[in-house]
Amino acid sequence: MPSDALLEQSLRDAALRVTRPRLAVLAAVHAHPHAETDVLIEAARGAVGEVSHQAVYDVLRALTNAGLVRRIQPSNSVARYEARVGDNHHHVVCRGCGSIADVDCAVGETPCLTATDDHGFVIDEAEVIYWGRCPACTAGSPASS
Amino acid sequence: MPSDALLEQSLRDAALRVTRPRLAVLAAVHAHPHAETDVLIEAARGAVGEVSHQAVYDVLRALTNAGLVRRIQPSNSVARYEARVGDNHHHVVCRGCGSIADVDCAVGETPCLTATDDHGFVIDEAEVIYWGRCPACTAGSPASS
DNA sequence: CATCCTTTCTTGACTCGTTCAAGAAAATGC
DNA sequence: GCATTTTCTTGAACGAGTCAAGAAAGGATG
Repeated sequence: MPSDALLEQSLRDAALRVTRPRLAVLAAVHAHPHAETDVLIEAARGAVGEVSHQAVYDVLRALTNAGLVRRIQPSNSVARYEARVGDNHHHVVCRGCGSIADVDCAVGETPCLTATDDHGFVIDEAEVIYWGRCPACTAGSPASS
Repeated sequence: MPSDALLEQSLRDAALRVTRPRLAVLAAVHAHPHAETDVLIEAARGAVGEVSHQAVYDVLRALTNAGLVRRIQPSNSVARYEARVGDNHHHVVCRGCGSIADVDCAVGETPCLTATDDHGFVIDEAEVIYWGRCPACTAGSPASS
């Protein structure tokens, strides 16, 4: 996980003002890959004291727009965020407990897949979600994390 | 679009009781591919008179569990449903207006893609969403459907 | 370092898709 | 038909996320 100074620099590079909530949220996303918003809120509060949930939502949107974090939202899940950006990797999602793991892109570019018929759409990304069951859920506990 | 008799038969084949709300919702999903729930509610009401929104939610869940319809939910969108099932095709989603079009699977099987490292997950499906802009939004109108 | 302007954060209310719960109604099996 | 089970109606509720207005903080400038 990057140092505070590096996180601060990445904010400046993205032309975003450096604030304690932003550093805390960005660090939280680095520390908790694929975490839901409320986890990030708690993590940010643990780092800087009180932070409003609204501030975290705003920060996450700003970071997402700036490309510093990526928002993912599998069906039947709330929004999740990750700090691994720029390599267009994909995800495996467990149907049992909702846990997520990273999967490297099969090709390595964006888009890494080509649609057979694009219907005139200008495609800039191919997002792949592999659905299945994680080792724990396969072993028999259907709802643990 | 299948006849009423065929829709009824598909319900029976799935061991689901045949009711007017179910026939109406199933027909609505066939008639409105990728429609949101409220569109399906209106369509169902147009077909059979008053139907509670709760009944539609229940029916959609039952149909989804039975495999008669497929639920899709791209990020930043509410749930959508389609009746084309069993061929594991994929979707192009417009970042501008949210419109969705079908894309045939690149390989034709489920899963049609193989993860490079599955982290021990037992994968049964690979869902692909191509993100881009539809012809209308590319042409300049950024928020029309 | 002081000031000003802009962006960001706090507070609190609110929206809306979806779900929960209990009783009424309808579908199937006998 | 009748009983049993499932499904539908009604109405309330939940919760992730958004909206809005004012207070606070960042950072450019002199």
